[in-house]
This record gives sequence, C-alpha cells and structure tokens, in this order.
Amino acid sequence: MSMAKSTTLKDSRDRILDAAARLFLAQGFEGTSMRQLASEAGVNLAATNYHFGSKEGLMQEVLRRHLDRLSEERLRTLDALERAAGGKPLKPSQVVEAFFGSLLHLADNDAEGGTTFLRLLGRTLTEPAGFIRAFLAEEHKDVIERYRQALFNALPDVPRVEIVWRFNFMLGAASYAIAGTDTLRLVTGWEVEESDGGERFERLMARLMAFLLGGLRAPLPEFPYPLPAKNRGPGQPEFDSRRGR
Amino acid sequence: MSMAKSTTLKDSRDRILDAAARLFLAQGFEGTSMRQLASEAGVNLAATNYHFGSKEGLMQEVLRRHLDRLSEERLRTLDALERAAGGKPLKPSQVVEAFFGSLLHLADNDAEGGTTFLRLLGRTLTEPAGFIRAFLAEEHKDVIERYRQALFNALPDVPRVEIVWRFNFMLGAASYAIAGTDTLRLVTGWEVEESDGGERFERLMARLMAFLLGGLRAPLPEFPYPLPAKNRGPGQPEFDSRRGR
DNA sequence: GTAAAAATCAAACAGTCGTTTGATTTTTAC
DNA sequence: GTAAAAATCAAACGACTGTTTGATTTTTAC
Repeated sequence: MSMAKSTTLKDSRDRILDAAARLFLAQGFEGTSMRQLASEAGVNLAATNYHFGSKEGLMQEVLRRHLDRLSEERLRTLDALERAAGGKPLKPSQVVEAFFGSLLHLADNDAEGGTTFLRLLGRTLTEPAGFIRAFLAEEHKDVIERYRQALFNALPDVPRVEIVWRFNFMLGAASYAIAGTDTLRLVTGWEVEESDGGERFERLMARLMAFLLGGLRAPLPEFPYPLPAKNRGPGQPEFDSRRGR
Repeated sequence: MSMAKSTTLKDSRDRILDAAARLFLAQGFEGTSMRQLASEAGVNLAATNYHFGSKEGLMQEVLRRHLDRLSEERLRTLDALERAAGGKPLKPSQVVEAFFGSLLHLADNDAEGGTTFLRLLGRTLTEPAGFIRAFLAEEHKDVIERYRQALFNALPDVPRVEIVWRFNFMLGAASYAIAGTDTLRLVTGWEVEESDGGERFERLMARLMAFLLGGLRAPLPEFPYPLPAKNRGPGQPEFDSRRGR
C-alpha cells in the first residue's frame, strides 16, 4: 500500500514533537526526561534519538517547526507596511503591532499546537540552558534586525539605547503574559480568565498591546546625573518623547 | 575558643547559599547538580543535605534569605505612604514605585548578593518547577494582597480584572529586565550597558519605571465585542482611563 | 579536662539520565 | 515477490542524580 507512505512516520515524529512541546512547556527542558516524553508520545524510547538525534536536536525541531511560520509572517507584515508607507517611516505603534500581533495570528491558525508553542516560546526566552536562547537568536536574527531598524526609523529622535531597552521590556511583558497564567493566579490569587480558546487569547493580546504601546510612548526617564556621551544617540541631547504622537 | 562559635558554621552555610544563588540563576534549578554546587562552594557534598535537608530546602532558603527583607521593606513603604495620605487613596504611580522601587533598595544595601538574588527572583517567576512558584506565592502572600488592595483603591474606576492584568504585565517586564541582560544582547545583538554595579542598576530601574507607568496609564483596550457582565467591575460600564492623571 | 553536640568527610546507595546497540518488524521501490 | 530502506523494539551502556550512612574531626558547654 503506497498511500500510507509517510503516515506512520509523521505520526510518530509529530506525536513526539507535540509531547515535547507540552512537556518542555510544563516542566522545562532540563526537567523533562526522554523516557517520560516517549511514554507521553506513545513511542519507544529509542524513537526519539532515531528521529531527532539528541534531546537538543528535538528541542530545536520543536521550536523551528512553528518559528519558521512566525518569521515568515513577521517579515511579510513588515514588508507590506513599508510598501504601503512608501519610503516614509512607520508609526511606532505599527511596528509594535506587527511584531506582537503576529503572535495572535499564529495562535489562530493552529489552534491547539499554536498556543502551546507560543507559551513555550515565551518561557524559552528565560530558559537557563544557553543553547536554546542561542538557537532562537540565530533562527530569528533576520527578523529582529528588520524590526530593530524599523523601530529606529520610526523613532528618529529617541536614543537608540532607549529604544532597545523598551523593546526588551515589551518582550518581557509579552513573554511573561503569554507563557503562563498560572504564575499570575498563584502570586495574585486572582482568577482572571473565563472564556475559552482563541477568544481568550484575543482578549489577552488586546490588553497586552494597549499596555505595550503605553509603555513605549511613556516619557523617557530623567537620570539624576548627566549621561555619558556614548549613551546618547549620535548628537542627541536629552529630550522628552511626546505622548500620543 | 568561643568567639569562633558560629563563624565556621556560617561560613559553610553562607558559602553554600551564595553558590546556590549563583548557580540556580545561571543554570536553573534542575540544571544545577548538588555536586557542582558543593564544589563551587568549596564544601563537602554531604554538607548541603546536612544544612538544608534537601535540594528543595536549599532553594527555599536561598529565596527566603533575601525575600524576607524585601517583604518587610515593601510593607513598610506602603504603610508610610498610606499614613502620609491620611485615608485618601494613593496615586497609582506611588503604588507602583513603592513595589518595584523596593527592588532597587535591596540591590543597594547588599551589593553583591542582592543583585544576584534579584536576578534569581526574576527568573524564578518563570521557573517550571511548581514548588518554587508555590513557595514564592506563599511567602509573599501578605505583601501582594496589600499592594493589590492599594492598587484597587488607587484606580477605583478601572475594572479590577484590568488592574490585575496590568500588574501581571508589569511583573513580566520587570522580572525579564532584571533577570537577564544576556537574552537582550543575544536576541537584539545590541550591546546595551557600559557602566558598572549599582549605577547601572539604578539606570535600569529608572528606565523600567518609566515604561511601567506608561503601560499602567495606557487607555484600556476596546474589545470588538461587548464584555460579559462578570468581566466588569461592579456596576462599571466600559470606560477609558485617562492619561496622566 | 571531659562529655555532648555540631560539623565535616569519604564512600556508597538506589535510581534516573541521555544515548547506543543489534535484532526484529514494517514500509518502500521495482 | 523480493531486496533495500525505514522504523520500532527490548535491553543494556556508562555516567550522573539526590540522598544517606557511619566514622572522624571540630566545636561547644561545664
């Protein structure tokens, strides 16, 4: 029978990938054993090394599987925006909405695996294991570079170091919000969500986006002492970014 | 000789605690072995279990050691603010500045161990190991409850669910920013810091606080569909929080 | 000084870890 | 149908895991 060609293969491979995403998310990379993973996926222990070589290789494949789609969408969205703007710089909110909004679309298309991957991605940014963050950075390098430049162009008056910091803050708020709602529940003791699935995620993104844009537009801090020259953008004195541009 | 009483004991205990904080931060809880830890601390392997019972017990002690000071300062600051306000609700910025500003003071007082602990604390909020987050939540419960109420009082017009979400976003941005600057460097390829020690941290906190307040003050998102009734604060219609109150 | 308590130590315990092997079964290609 | 390739399997490998033991040393208390 020829039509069953890749069915068995993909079945096994995909079951492993799905189980890996779930377990790495719930227990972390180091906290998940290959035996538990194989058991959860319903495959033989040796199958994991057969298909992915090593535990690290498996993790990379888990990430790459969805990360490629994310990268593509992010680049495509930015391309479209810049084409529509016709050479003029984008609004900061456009860049931020494109970057973080793409997460929403990823979750929409692939309802089950998509949201699991997103939460894993959020958690992965703080994973202690160095090779994971290194892999992520390498895999997403082009995308980051494009958005970085777009943000610089969108905020020509703001010192670049400040832009990078705010981008970092936004990454933190986003990854934390997406990765885990249980920490929120634990620490604040407040039940926060009710509705299910995509609708819930859509609300989360709307709330997150409002917060991120508010943070991005906030007035820059005034340090109690003069900044050393290398800390400013080229030729930029201290300044105050204006709200609600 | 009686004056050497607790010196040897504390030496050993503290060296273990210091090494544990460093290693748990750099490699995570699961990624750090007791042997590596004992070696780094320069003590016998069995000393760790002798002093702390288990690996979990050690982690809890690592956290508790500084967390108690943090809790105390947070409560004390809030007490002072509320006393000065004389029954009137605080400004939201006061609450946020008290909560996150206390981190700065903690880093100041105990220069070396303090910042290490703070970074560990930030990373711990996303640790997969459940008992760690559970311990943190239990240990910090009173503090969180006080600040939650203070925020509710400071923002009587804002639905409570929105306040909790924004608090969560702030926690994420803060823990991410404090825990790791290396992710930032890796992902953005941007070298961001130059000066050393406390001055560096003070700048970070100033930048962070500006971002957090901007996010907190942002207009609430408008959902594309009406909110179910239970999602609103008691008797609150939809509304727009005003900037720069 | 002496007995009790506290701390350190080398060694071992019972498991679990990621990975590999070689035989066996299933699928593919002609 | 048959040979090659791909996939699955039980079993084992050596290394590493957190923890415990019992002897030995150091510190405490009187």
